[in-house]
Amino acid sequence: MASLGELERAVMDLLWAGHEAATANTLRDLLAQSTEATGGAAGHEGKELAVTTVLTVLSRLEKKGLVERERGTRPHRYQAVSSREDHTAELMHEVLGSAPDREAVLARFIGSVTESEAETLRKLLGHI
Amino acid sequence: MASLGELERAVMDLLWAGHEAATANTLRDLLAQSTEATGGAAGHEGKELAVTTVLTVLSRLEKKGLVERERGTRPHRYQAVSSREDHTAELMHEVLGSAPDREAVLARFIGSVTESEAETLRKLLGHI
DNA sequence: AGTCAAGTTCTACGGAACGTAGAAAAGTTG
DNA sequence: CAACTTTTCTACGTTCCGTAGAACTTGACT
Repeated sequence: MASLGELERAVMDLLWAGHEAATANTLRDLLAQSTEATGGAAGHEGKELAVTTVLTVLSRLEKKGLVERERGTRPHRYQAVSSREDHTAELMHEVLGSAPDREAVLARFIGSVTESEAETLRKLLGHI
Repeated sequence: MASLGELERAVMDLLWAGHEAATANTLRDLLAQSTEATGGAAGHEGKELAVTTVLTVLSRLEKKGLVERERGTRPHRYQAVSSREDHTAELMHEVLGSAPDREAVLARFIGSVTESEAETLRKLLGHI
């Protein structure tokens, strides 16, 4: 139950954008951001979505454990449970986890990483 | 279009099992293996699937680019396009690739790897 | 050559996930 | 209370996947 649809991902992107800032977004915030011409690398933007559409998606994301909703405040506030980086790293572990030969997979994985990333990894591994 | 269903994965497991041996399997081979009491860690085994079911799955896997089929020989022969390890590593790259901050993801990823795997990684990174 | 059995293709149905959203209920504000 | 906003409920269409029957193709055997 890890994969996201296109719209779900778009919404997560919005939430992730404000994750550091501990900015819990209201629905209105999200709609505003999504309509905003952000310079537009996004891809899903451009359409005017119905309010309920976004709410439905938020509910589904909540059920999946990716979004937390503050039900206390009146316009509810939504936020990503974990940062995009944490979530992605977790996903990578999920993918890796299902393999019988983890080390062989890692070997191939490392084989196609950029040099700068390899450097980062060396540094990180040193500290363990 | 990367995710597999339960049966699709089971079939891939069979194909991957013989990938090294360059053994291109016929449908019959696969059915035999799937029914075989392999010691049974599998999970999907036990049911008697219709022949056409497996064929359908093979076709879908072919469309997804995971399986190659030799149409020349009469009982067609099926084989995984890449090894399980390669495929998994590729998946990991796909997951990682979608992140804006790859290095941050890697940092978190490394943070939760077993010590023996960390050791493996150090070795691999040294050789680059 | 004619029949039989195995292999393959086509078509299809039911269930789940997802995009999408209307109708209605609940709550807020003036 | 009336008007507006937010949330909940329900639902429909599409695509993916498990599952498989019907029918066509082809090699084998008599």
